[in-house]
Amino acid sequence: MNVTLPDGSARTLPDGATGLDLARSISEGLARVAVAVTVTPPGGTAETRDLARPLADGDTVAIRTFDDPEGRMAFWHSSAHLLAEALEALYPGIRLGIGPAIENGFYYDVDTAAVDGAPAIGADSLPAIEKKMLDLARADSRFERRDVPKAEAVAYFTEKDDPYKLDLLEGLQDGEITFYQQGAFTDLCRGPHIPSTKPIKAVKLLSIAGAYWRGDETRPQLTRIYGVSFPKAALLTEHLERLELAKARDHRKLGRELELFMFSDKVGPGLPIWLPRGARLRQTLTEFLQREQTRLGYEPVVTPHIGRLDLYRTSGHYPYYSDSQFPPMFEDGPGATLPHGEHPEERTHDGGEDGRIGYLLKPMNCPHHTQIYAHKPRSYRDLPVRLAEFGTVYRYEQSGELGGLTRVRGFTQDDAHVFCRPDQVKDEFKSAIALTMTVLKALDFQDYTAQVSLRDPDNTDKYIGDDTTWDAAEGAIREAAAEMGLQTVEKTGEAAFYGAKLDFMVKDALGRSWQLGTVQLDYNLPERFDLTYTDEHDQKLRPVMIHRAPFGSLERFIGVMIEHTGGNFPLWLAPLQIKVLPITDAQNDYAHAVAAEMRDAGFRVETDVRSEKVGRKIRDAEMEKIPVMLVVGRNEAEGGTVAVRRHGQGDVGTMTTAALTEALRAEVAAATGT
RNA sequence: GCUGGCGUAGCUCAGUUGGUAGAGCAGCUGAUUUGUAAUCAGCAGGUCGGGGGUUCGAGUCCCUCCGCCAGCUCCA
Repeated sequence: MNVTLPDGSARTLPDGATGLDLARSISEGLARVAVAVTVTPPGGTAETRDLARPLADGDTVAIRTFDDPEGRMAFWHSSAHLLAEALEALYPGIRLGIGPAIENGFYYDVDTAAVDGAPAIGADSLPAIEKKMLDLARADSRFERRDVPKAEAVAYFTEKDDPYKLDLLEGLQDGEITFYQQGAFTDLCRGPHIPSTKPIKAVKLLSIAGAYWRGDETRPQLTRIYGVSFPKAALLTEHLERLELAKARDHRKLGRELELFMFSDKVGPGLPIWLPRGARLRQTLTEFLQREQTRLGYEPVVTPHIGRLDLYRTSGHYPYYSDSQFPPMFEDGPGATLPHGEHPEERTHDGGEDGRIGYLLKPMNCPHHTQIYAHKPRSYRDLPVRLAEFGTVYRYEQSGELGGLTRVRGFTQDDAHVFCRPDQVKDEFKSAIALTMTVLKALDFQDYTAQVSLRDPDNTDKYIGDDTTWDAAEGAIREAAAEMGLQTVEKTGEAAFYGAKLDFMVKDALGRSWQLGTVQLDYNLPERFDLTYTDEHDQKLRPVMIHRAPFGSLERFIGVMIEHTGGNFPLWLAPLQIKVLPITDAQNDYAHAVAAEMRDAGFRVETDVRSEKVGRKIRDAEMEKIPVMLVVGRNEAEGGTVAVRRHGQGDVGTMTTAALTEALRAEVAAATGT
């Protein structure tokens, strides 16, 4: 038979030859490091399989090693099985959930309830499990695949008393069930796996956490053990070093070191406090976006931080999100004394039986903005109306969700709502996409994912509005994204309750994905608030609403941006742009004069007049990551110049302040497109 | 909210099996006046996250609450 390699070359193999045979036919070295093959049958789709499985005539075959993503997945998936084998050996009777490979390693979900003495697996159990895994790996057990009839599979796991595997089997058809066995361990598994346990030379179990069975909060919580493994010890060391390096970029650490923001237990969890330098960073970003928005015809508005409960009942937010809102306030008494999450109807009802009027701390700006739209009659000629506000909102996020600036309880959205005619929707939506892309580009975010967030068709009571409207909105978003040349991924169940979204996702230092910018299409709130405009035939028509926030929230955006830049902000964004460093006290007056001149030229400047040596002043300024340091000694003072040092680059030469101003202005202009 | 871990000075950390809290940096004071990543000396700084308990004695052990971290669930 003949198979084709990825480079297009053909190879002839005996009938029944396996992936491993193919690797051997290329070289013994390749056969040693091969872990799997990706096979594409003629006219079929690619599938990564075990090396031991026979190939067929006409297949296109790629040999996978640990260096390929597919190979790593097989390696880590096999490592998860090894972890399970070790756990069964150490904790007889342990029940197993699922154990997949993930982006950076693998995990296994287990339940120790049925183990004698029901020992809890804690962090200090991990070294012993690692050791057992390595012992078992050295046994060089082969991963054997076998097809199993469903009845036999059910019988096996019934006998083994493993309810989780039985639950998984319920969703599988007879004829598509396979078992993998290595050593004494057998698992229900689709594969693929590496040939044997031997290549697993280095293992590190990283953490332990609870995870609900099948991701469902109402089901039992299992113990999830995360780990990573490698074919060489050196690769593990490198991996752990990379994790350490990522921690150095953590925005929580840099935020403290660079004095950008803080938290106070007295103020409350998830409520960031912006220090002078962080506030300046925010201000710069805000001004940048405001300038862009002015160009695009947005009008600024300002709305209060609270609104009557009735506003949110009309919008639909109130019943949908009462668990994640701070409790309402009442005019005639402290509603906050109600236990959290409890909203007895008579107490939360405006003008209800007891006549009490309640207010909610605003969890979003859209309902307020609808009232601005509705305050006067709108003509078709006036649309689109684009209302923009840096609006601070408050949401009672679950305590376990809070973290740094990426998930907080009080944050500021760079929010705007565009009210437009149906025929304007596509252009407005595309314009909002373009603005978001401009923002990401100016801040040097290259690596983002554009995600089309769709409703979950199996869970329609999470959403308001009818299917036809939703289909139209989802179609419009796909179309607009495609016309903007955006590569998108689609995710169901990620839509807002009132509409589908286009979300821009960016990863943080630890590889976690966060939503930053978002553009949302909403046919529902205009309906709920009965918003209208008058067309040329004097007909009252319904406008369409686009919600959009290019940053998303300033807090999260800055948090992720700190990690991307490692705190080394570009000149235009740096909270402090220039520090003047006199060499001795004799130059202090000259240093102040230089600082004043640069400040007049529009830069953010400080002068370091401590009685320290320049070496020390430079070191401190470098640690503060200040982009420009101006060293002034006797020579500069006499010549009317400054010795310029750039952060991370060192001395870049001496020049006049006029020449420096010109150069720095050009740099800022190039970065911000002004 | 759930599972696991952590909480000692502003920061980074030390503190034997319970015996009554330390260092470096930062801060303050003084000396020093220095040419591209740390000048020297002195001083001050902590109800060891809060509360309760066990004990002659708790930073160390137990309970409880708060906060932080990882993951799960959630995320308008």
